[in-house]
Amino acid sequence: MPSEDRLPIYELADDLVAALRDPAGSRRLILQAPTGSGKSTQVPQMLLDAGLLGERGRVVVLQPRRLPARMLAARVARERDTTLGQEVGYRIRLDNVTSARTRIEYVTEGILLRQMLGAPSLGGVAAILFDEFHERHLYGDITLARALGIQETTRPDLQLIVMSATLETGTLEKYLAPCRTLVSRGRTFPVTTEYLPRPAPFDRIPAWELAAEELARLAAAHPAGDALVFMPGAYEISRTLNEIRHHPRLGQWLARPLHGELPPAEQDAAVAVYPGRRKVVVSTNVAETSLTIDGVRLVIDAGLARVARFDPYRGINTLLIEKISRASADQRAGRAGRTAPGHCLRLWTEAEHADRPAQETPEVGRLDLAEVVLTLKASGVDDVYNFRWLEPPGRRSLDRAELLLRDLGALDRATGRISAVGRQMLTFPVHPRYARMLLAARERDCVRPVALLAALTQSRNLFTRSEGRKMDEDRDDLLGAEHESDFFLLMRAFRFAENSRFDPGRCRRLGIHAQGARQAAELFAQFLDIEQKHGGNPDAQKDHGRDRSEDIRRCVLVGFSDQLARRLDEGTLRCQLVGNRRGTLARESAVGKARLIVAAEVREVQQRGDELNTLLSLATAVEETWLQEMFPDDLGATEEVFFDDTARRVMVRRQRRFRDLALDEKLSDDPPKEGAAALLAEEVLAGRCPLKNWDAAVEQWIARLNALSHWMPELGLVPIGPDDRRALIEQLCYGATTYKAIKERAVWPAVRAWLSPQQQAWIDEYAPERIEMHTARGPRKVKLTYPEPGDGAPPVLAARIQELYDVTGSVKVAAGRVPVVIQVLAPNHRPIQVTQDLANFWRESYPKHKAELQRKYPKHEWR
DNA sequence: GAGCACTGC
Repeated sequence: MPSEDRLPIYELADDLVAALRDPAGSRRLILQAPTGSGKSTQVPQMLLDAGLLGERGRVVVLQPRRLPARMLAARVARERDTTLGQEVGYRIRLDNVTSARTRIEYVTEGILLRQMLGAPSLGGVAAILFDEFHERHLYGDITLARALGIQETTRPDLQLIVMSATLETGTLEKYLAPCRTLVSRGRTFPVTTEYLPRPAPFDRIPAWELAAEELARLAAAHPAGDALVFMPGAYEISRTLNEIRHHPRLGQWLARPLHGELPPAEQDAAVAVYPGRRKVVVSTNVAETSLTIDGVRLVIDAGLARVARFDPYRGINTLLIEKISRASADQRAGRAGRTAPGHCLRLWTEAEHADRPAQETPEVGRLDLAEVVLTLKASGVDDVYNFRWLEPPGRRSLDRAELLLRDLGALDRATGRISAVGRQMLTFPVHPRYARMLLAARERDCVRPVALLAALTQSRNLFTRSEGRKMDEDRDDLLGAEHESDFFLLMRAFRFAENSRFDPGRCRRLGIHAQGARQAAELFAQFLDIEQKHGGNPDAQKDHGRDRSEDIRRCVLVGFSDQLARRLDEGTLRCQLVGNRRGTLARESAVGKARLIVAAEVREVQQRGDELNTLLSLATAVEETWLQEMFPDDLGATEEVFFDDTARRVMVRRQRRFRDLALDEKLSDDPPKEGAAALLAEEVLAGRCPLKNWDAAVEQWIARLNALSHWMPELGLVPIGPDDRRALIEQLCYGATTYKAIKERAVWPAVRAWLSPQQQAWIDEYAPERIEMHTARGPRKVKLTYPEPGDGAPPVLAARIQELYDVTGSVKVAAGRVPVVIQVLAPNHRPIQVTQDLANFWRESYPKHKAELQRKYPKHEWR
């Protein structure tokens, strides 16, 4: 049974200290300890108290989230009876509560990575503790990799301890080798797990119905404690709440939603304790790691989550519903055992469970790596492909990141090394796109608005989800009409929030997140501060008599030129983007009428019926003339000649392009003559536009020519091959642009002109169309058929047996060189025999057939 | 039912 006084981690204290103190040791340690072991608060103190930090060294405890960083620091300070910020402190973005005397500091992941950029040998840091490493955040991965490098080069004394709750440690051990692994127990209560007996028919019964039904069943069997239901998103949560609230057997339950978009007051309401009532919280992934809810003893898990991914092939973010991993399901189940033994129902079968992935894909394998790649390049890692990744990202992800950084000018085009611009960009702690925008703003003296714009995109969505027409209208009334950029609407909303001193009530009426606006204000201040420190003057708004809106929008274009889009048609939201992508402009976008826009967000989401839709949001209207001025090298024109199947004519499509995106398109029917002839010839050859006069006789003539060129090479005849045929037809089509114009054109003159009159005469002589034969009824001209394509196969003569009685020798063409193949036909024109040697036929074959033929056709003459 | 999980510098 877990006890309050003695944390399980103490059992490891001696081993831990011994391992780190070992002079022959590697100073690398993996600490596998589940939630509640006390590792986050106790291990740093063990290091300090055992003297492992030296005289004045610090231990940095890396945290994935800000709130726990602060809370843990406060708790440890309390345990050690000191003021926060003295011996124990924390550093998170915009909040540094440490001092020169600080020995234990809780730091969020991004902060340490930034620190490594400025001070690569990490002076003063004796040890780094990577807490919650199993969550595998991007910055955690990179920070560990860099820390290993630092330890191997300038800081062999640096101690690295990787702490992880559920991680399968095999790959990590290999990665850190040589290292030691210590394992500790947790301090949670047992949780029993139950699966569905058979797969849930989610196509017929939605997950929310099933969850409510199962809650009613389990509520009776487990009479104590609160419940937690995991759903993938806000929509599913609201449906589940609806089911629960209307369920006849769940009337006494208090049901509360919990997800990140919720205002803080409602989040508090979900976490709060309601004495005397049973509570069910329906939550997204927030409750899996970020928030803990005390008193939960029952978990119902739909097993789904919306997972963000970046598709490096298309350069599109996706946010699709996926099945969670086994590790994630265990983490969710554990939420039932924090205060007492609990129970977890998984809405899938045990067999299905075995098929799920063991772990979630780490962020490094699914997110946009542009920012991380730039950071690595700044640290001297020129070849990011061969960086010491714990798990290397896909090649395409790195390609895509480098491509974007090159487009932004952050990397040298030729060498791929970081450029001066790239280094300047890194002074701003934002995605490279926004950093680049801020640099562009410096040149245009509009840093202030662009800094605000950048700040507004970093915090959670400033606008709450629309809650009906009324709020939309109020918002429109107050914020005014906007046609140039969605960013401008955000900025106005921010100004409103600021003027109302971030009052949650006033903001909420307009659907504005007061908290989000407050965070944006802090970021805004940070960006302006950085600008000032680097010699800029954010208030240098010299008035050049220019349109401020235009300056700002041009900056947006600099950061997102690869997400330029053109409206496909007026009145539609469908857009064509650079990079051969398509998307739909968000319906609430203010720039609904602009023809050219840049979208700061391109995201693929699931629509009703699981259909996928690429959604363009945070859009800004841009002008084509800007492209000309700002990206002259990326503009071009194309001219495409094509055959219009319905009009049956050759047309020209002339486009002006920005990279591969057509800016406009003009169709005309004045194609260049060569191009038109070639396309018409193509249609003729494919049989879609037959030439009336290119008949069987023409084909036979070509076959004769080709055959004769084989049989009698001394004549010097040039055969008509497939290419020549194409050239001939092209020549026939020359000057025309429509099928109508070529359909009736004369063919013979052009084909015949292939040969000189002398050569034409040879064809008639040596490969004649008809040949004279002495039949029983006298001489007769019989037609020869030359097999196509005329590669030397002999011509065929078909004749009824009675016509052949007097023909004994073989019939020959090509000056007697090529015996004609004779098809001997019965009176019904069915072939009896095919032969080049008629004499042999009369002698060997004919006698065998004669009797039967005579019986069948008694009226014919049979010799 | 319109179309959105969670963090972090």
